[in-house]
Amino acid sequence: MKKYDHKKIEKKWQKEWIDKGIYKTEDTSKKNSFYILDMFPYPSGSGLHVGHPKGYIATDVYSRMQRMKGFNVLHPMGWDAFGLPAEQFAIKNKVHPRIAVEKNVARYKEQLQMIGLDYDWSREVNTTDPEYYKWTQWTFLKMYEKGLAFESDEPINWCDDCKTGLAQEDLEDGACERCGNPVIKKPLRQWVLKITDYADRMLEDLEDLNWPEYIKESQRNWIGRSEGAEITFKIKDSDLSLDVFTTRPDTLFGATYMVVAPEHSMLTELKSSIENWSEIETYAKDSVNKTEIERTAEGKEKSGVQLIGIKAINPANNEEIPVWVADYVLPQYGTGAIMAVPAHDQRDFEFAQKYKIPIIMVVCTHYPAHSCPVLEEAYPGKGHLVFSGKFDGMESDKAKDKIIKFVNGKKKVNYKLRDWVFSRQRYWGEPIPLIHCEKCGVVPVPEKDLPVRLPDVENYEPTNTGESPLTSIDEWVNVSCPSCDGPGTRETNTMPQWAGSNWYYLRYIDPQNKDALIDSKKEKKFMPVDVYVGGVEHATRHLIYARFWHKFLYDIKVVSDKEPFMELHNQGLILAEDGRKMSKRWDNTVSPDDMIERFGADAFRTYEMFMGPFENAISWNTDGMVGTRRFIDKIWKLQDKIVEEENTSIDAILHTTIQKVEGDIQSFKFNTAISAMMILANTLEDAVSLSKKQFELFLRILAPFAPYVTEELWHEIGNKESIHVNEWPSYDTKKMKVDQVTVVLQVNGKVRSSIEVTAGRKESEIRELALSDEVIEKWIDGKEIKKFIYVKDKIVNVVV
RNA sequence: GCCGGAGUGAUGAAAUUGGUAAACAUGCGCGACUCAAAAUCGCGUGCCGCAAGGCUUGUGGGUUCAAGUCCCACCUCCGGCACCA
Repeated sequence: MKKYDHKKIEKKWQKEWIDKGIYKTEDTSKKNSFYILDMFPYPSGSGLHVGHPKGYIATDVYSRMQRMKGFNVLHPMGWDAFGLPAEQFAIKNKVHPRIAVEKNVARYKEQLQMIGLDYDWSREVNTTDPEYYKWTQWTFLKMYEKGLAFESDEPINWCDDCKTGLAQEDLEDGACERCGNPVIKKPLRQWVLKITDYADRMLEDLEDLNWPEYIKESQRNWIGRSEGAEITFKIKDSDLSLDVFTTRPDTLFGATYMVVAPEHSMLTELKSSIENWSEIETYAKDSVNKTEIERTAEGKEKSGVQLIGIKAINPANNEEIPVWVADYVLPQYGTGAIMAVPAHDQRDFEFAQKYKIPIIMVVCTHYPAHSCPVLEEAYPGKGHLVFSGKFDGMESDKAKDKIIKFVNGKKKVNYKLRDWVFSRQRYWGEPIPLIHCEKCGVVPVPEKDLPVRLPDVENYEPTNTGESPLTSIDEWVNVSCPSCDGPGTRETNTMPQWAGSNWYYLRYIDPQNKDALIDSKKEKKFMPVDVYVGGVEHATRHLIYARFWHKFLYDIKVVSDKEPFMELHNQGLILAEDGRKMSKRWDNTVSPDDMIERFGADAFRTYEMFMGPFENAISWNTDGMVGTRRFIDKIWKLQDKIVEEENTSIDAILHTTIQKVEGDIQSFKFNTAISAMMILANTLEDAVSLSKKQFELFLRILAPFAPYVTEELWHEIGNKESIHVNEWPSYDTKKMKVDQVTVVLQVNGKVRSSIEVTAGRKESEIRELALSDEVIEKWIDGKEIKKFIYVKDKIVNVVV
């Protein structure tokens, strides 16, 4: 037996696999295709730590099994290299982002190859490649054509550190998700995508996806659909009126005041009629200048100012009610104004208590109500209407539609989801392919002129002027208008980090296509993605955006499925040994290079899959690598046990393990698949011998996890072709049958003894054996047997 | 507050339809080999107890011959949403 030298073996097979192209995906294969995808990384400067490849190893194991099962497997990899992380790295290290990306990509690729991942590198994509982002720009133009991309001057979230506008999805608790800086509202010209047009479809189609429930639930929360009505209140002595959105039109009779957001246009429109204008103006300005965090701080007491001289008319009962401005009403949701029903909404209740506004209960749990109770808090539930004119006594749910009709309101659905702010005032992103012309307005760059290339610049640092650094490159900015040939200027905002990742999974299928985003025959062959694996942090970011983008491509008939990703798995984080997140900052990162050098890639891969359930966050433990390395060594030594004749005594466990490993891989239970193979290895170690055929069965189910050592052994015992293109073994249920079983004997539910019997014995025989067992005899001695329970080949319970 | 998920040895964890709780692995202890160490191999390792035996899956109750698994109540932790009208 040769010595197991992992370094030598790994080097040899890496080269051989590439030379022979065994992982190449065929465009024209007659086999069924299987598409398994990793969320592609942005190549950071620090390289991979051991946490990064966990998901990649999982898809690798899965894809290798599928290939052996005869599928034409597509398992690609690429780089999401535009965006702030890459740009900030570049600024910090004083290199051009393009150079930094090139360098980092090379490093990442090298590390991934060491691990032995079976990517088809001929399909590699990079979002910063002009041939790639040409089609990102193309899709944007299609959206623009359909009216889904529009220009807006609404105040948006602005990060003063990153010096760019942000989308709702880029925030975390009111702060910039990247740098943690609290965001402020800033009026800014920007490009916005109408993702809200797709809200309902994104909600509905979630049903058909085989995704973890918590991800679907996150998306439902994020989209935040709520059904209600829009109701108009007239302003007394004025032509103006105030529209509000409410989910509780049944409580309309209890609306005792109204509130508008500080940003509401009504304020300036009523300026001359408001007696305390200066006070109102000060309040509104103060709130607008607050950060999102200050404004929504938890437990903050509500504040507001009444618009003196202004009254609104409640359309239900024609009562005059006051109008207030208060920052607890959000400008961007509904109409930016509410009818306040303090008896049935806790926020309104608190506000009304503070400012001594009447609280009228209009929904009661008991009807008829003899008196209106003094409320301690708002009652948000259902009941029967009271103090509601002709609707008295009606069930609140049933009253909703009737009251909407009564006041000429209209049913309306609102979403928490905001339209997608799609422009960034930064350099390192896809240029938005539009031209501004004095005469023609906004003119799309003609398709034949795509891509609009990102120009090289001297200084790519952000400007903080609300414009991108591209603005200062005159020779790039100034162009002639494609429509009138007059003077025009390019749009200088760039696309957000997420733009390129919206559709990269399509490009892998047809990476070299110069004439179309994707060839539709190839699209139909591979899409949708069968299994998608990535981090949970993308639940309401990438996974929302990509579904939206895909649905748009479906609408314009570029793709043929409504959804891009059928099955989704999230890998749990690998934490550092100290329990914290692995980070350069804490100096607690572990490099896969070191682990592979010391223990070998096979032991490394096996350990990452063995650590625990795939979706769990687990601390790294280098000691644990010893265990999987011992396992690999054990496998290596088994080659010495090979003899001519079959050892039928190991057939049962061998075939049971084949079945288990296959099922476990399919359900992403890699840890138990490995433990089953460890049990098999331990058994074979103790067995007297095994045949070459039997050893090959084992090698083939282990091959997806440990591709190097299995390949080496496969050849060592005389095979010529790669094990990785060999057939996945099928298990033989006949051979899985065992003839000796252990039947556990319980008395009153407590285990007292056990007997070894041949499988499939009759209950009467077992009863006789059990009751004559020495230990059992002692426990039932002299007692009456009330019940005798026998579960076949498993357990006996004697109740006395 | 609403919604989703989870609580099992020293540690990561396992437990098809309710049927031997702790498989597998690490760690630890003892032993073999060795001048010694590493590596390797063997034995042991939930808790209490000398033993017989008893106890044990967050807590309390229930159903059942039998509960980590089913039902009810509660506690704790993780995640999502959140002045969203």
